[in-house]
Amino acid sequence: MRKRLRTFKSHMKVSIKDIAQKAGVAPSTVSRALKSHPRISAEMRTTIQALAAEMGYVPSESARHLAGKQTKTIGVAIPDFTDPFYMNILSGIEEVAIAHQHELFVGSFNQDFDRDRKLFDAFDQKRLSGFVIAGSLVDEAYLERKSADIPAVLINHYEYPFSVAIDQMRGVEMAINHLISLGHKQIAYVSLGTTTSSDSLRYQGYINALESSGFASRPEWVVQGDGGIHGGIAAVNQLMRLPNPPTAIMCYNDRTAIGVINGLDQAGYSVPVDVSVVGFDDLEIAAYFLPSLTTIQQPHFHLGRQAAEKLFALMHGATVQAELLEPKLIRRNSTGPVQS
Amino acid sequence: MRKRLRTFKSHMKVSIKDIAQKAGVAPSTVSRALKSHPRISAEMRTTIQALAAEMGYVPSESARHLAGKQTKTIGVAIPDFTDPFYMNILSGIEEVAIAHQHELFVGSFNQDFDRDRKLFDAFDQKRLSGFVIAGSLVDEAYLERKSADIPAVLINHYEYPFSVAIDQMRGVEMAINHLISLGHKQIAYVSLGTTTSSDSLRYQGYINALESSGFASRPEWVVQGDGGIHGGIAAVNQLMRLPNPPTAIMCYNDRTAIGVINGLDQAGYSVPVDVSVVGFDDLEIAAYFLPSLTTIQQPHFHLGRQAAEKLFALMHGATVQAELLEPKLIRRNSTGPVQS
DNA sequence: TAACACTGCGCAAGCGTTTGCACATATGTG
DNA sequence: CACATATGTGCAAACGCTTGCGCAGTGTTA
Repeated sequence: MRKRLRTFKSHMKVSIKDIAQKAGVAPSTVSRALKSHPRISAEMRTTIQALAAEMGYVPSESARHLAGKQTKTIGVAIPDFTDPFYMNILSGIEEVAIAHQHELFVGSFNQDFDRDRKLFDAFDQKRLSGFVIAGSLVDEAYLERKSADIPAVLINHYEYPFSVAIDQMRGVEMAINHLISLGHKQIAYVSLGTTTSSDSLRYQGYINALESSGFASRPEWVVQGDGGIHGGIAAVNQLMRLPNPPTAIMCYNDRTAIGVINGLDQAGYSVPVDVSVVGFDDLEIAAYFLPSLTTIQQPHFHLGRQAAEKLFALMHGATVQAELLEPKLIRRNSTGPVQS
Repeated sequence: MRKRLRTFKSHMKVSIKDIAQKAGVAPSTVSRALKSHPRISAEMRTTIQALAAEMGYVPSESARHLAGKQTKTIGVAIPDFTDPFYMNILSGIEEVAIAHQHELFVGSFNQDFDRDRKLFDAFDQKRLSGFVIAGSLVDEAYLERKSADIPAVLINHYEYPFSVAIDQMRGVEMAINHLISLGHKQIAYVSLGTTTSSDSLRYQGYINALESSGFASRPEWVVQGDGGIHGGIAAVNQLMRLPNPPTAIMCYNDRTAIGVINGLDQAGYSVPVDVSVVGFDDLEIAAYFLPSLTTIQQPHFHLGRQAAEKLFALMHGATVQAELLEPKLIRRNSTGPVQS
């Protein structure tokens, strides 16, 4: 299983000139022959193309770009490579990028300011043809980017033009109403923990729905998670220690919901008979967790695709507008009628 | 929430020459001032840098690269953006890439030959400084790439030099032995479905462990999955319809295992009392699924990090060798003693 | 005070392409 | 047969940057 060790001395790439020389023609002819320019004779074309293949010619994108061509790659920034939600988005973006013959340059952001800035600098320096930025935490680094003239679309962000997002507030309202219709009155919310527009929108939805049904939220019923499983576990421990614990828990997202259910399980509560829990996102696992998760569906692939489509429209000079997608309540087995 | 519509006409970028002209100096001076060349006076440096900032100068990577610099970005190919396993790897890779001041160019492959080829072409044309390829299905497109002189390291692939992988065969052996020690004799295997080295290695481990304990596998006990949840469900349905169904099921990976457990659940079997199931990967969800998954741990972050570290070592001219990491059995609640 | 080493900057070539233009030859028109 | 039009190819500039070298001017050393 041990292999020979090569050393990689990048021995001179073959360029268009090399081909030209070997073929006894001008570089410009080679350039045109390779892209099947109409004013090149058929035989010249085939000769050159064969020669190029034989010599292992690989065009230099840098040179091509310098000479005036587009980069044909779009930059994507997502908060976390580890979050399935963003991965689905990424996948959707890639799909349409490929359809448009573009490639992806990807980076994660929202780590710290310097890192984020570097990412956007890289975007700029590479002269990418467009960006899509996912995640609601669009910070200074983004705003400070130099390339304000490059098309960009944001996902799930509302305060800038050209975003595609789902109506998160509405989503949570739907979830809470569902809970209320099941008889729940003591409903908790476990948040993302960091203040982003996503989080405040969802929180707002929670408050709205409660109030418009004449119920109230108590301050001790809204606790912080971290967007992940651990946060959910920690949050639910806090919640269930309360003198008047909730009978239902709305979670910032599916991952927290899974954490919450785990916490509940460890504490001896059963879902949904003792307490109902609802998530947000509708990750793949939501349908297959046991119990399966009631959740708000974000059409993630669709989000990614839409964002990318919009981006290409922008790049082609079209004018597009922000789009708000309708969320959808998916009822499954993590919610049930309140026990009396 | 509706925003003004800008149109993006990329109005002339400012170049080093523009700065030079405005400052009344030569372009070369600007170039050096910007990178704080020692032979530039302090005042010139600050003047130029201020001017550049003011004019919104963004260096062109293409030009810089053409003029002889490195690309400072590495290419990563993963089979599927949607598979959590690869996401963790990606995250690990990004971590060390950032530490080395590099960025990531990412694409997914193993879709179809043409697409894969395009991805590798893009890698080549961008003159990336190195690649890391994850996934055991390294196809023709990779082998045909022109850039055989560019450092590359593979993850979980064994037939090429410079790979970092875990000993998958050994991993499955550990899992099977664990099952045997619990008294199981009728152990099934649900595979990936497509023939990759990962799949055959794991299958081999299954066979080996069984044989060396004096048990046998029956052909009808090895069925195909698809590496995902659906495949697991389908597979287990097949399995449990057998006249002599298995009492334990080894799965290609955690996602299949989750599918298998769902299928079992739907069919009225309980895990682990009726049948034990073990996964492979140790995804985050494995610890929090209910029941939590017994599985073989692949140190994913570590895999990604190691691969990237190796790559940078190669890029710096070091000679490295393939590395085989030791897997680890994580016992949790999806396995239990066989019922008599 | 002559020989020398710095210091600070400009010149110009070069990186690998693309592309407008010019030029020669071949083909068509009246 | 003289002209206009195609056709096939080459020339050279340009894209934005880096860098080796040259050349003044200003110390420093013996």
